[in-house]
Amino acid sequence: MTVDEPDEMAEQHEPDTVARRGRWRTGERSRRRILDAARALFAERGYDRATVRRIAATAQVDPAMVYYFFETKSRLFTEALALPVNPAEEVAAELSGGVDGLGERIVRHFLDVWDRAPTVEPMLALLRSAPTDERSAAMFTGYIEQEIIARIATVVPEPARLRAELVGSHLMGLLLARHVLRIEPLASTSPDTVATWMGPTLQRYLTDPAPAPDPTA
Amino acid sequence: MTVDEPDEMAEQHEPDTVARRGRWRTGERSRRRILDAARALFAERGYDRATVRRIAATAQVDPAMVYYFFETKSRLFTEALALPVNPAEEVAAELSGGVDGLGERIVRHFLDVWDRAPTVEPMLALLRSAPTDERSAAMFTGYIEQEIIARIATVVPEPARLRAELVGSHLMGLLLARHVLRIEPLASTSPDTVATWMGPTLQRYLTDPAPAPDPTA
DNA sequence: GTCTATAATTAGATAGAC
DNA sequence: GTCTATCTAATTATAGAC
Repeated sequence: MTVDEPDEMAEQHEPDTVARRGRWRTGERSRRRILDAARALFAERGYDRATVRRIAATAQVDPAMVYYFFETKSRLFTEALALPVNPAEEVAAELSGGVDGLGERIVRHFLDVWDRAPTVEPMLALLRSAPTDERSAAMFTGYIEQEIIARIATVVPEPARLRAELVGSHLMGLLLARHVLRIEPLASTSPDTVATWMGPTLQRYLTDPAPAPDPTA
Repeated sequence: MTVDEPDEMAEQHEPDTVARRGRWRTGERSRRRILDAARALFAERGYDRATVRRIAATAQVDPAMVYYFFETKSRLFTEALALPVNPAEEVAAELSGGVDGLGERIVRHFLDVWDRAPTVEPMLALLRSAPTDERSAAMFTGYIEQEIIARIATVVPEPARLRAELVGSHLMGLLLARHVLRIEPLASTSPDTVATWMGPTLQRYLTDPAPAPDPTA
């Protein structure tokens, strides 16, 4: 009963009597189980503390299998982090709606994405690993910078990148507070409510005139 | 020349000729060096990746000394995290100035504190360790919640805690972007400029009327 | 107090049988 | 494809000499 129990996310297949062609090549199932386990554990413990051994145990496969399929922990990390949705494309879609109301659309989009576990986990893994792992930091900042910040910066006034990064920093803080530290009541506040609070703020960062240098200083 | 070079943060003392009473008990110096090194390395690499060996090397003492003084890595962590300033008191001081302009005062305060290395390091250590270390998470959220959020919540309108946490989440995001991920240009933008951008946002969270439930939804 | 030596544990990775 | 066995390296931690 090690690997023969039905995989809960497999669609209906023939009973496992004969190994007819068309059934999964046997390795496929283990490979997927490993990826699922890796995603969960990287998200839960960060890159360093998510050990290959534990990932293998969670996936109910032998540790050696992990290396057989992915060669190295680092590559497993990379593959596991292949996001199930492409934030860049989705952000691009939001941007195509114009800058009017863009702030609120962006908050709503991320709140929605984060509420689907399979999409928030890779982000959490990156966020948790970035501070202590060079690869993760590069991966995280590189991705956020190039695919998200840079795109937003193309549709807002100067200082465009600063505006986009103020938005980004607030969103990262929100992710941290809601999904990592789970600070209440913020963590349990409905996406709608959060969006109505934060939307105008982000909008202000995106489109309001740059503030004059502080006259009181 | 292992431990006899002058400690750069010691005040002027007598030349180290005789061991007169009144000089440091010899262990004090090593103990302090270890704590300084621990603070720096926990902040730089997080709890897991800051190894006792490396802390000892940085402190120019033998690894065994660390265990002699602190018994366990965990206790060293706890002691090292004793914050050099008390954020709670300082936030209280800001709050005593009334809610008018409070948003900008708070940003300026934190930007100022974070620019002094000895005060930002423990915060970074907590921030980096929190996601993967139960102790750190409890330490971090517990402190932030009780000492900062709760105090702010006492002087703003309902929903007071939500308002305070929106402010807090943005500040955490700023800390992450500026000091951990070092996203440019935000990381290099002057505190003045950041304060003029963020101040009105935080002020809005603190004192503006609660937004109506989104009518477009 | 400080250090050497080392035990005990754990992690990433590989070789080779089946 | 899958597993057993094992290697190497790093790390926490301890015992005991000086």
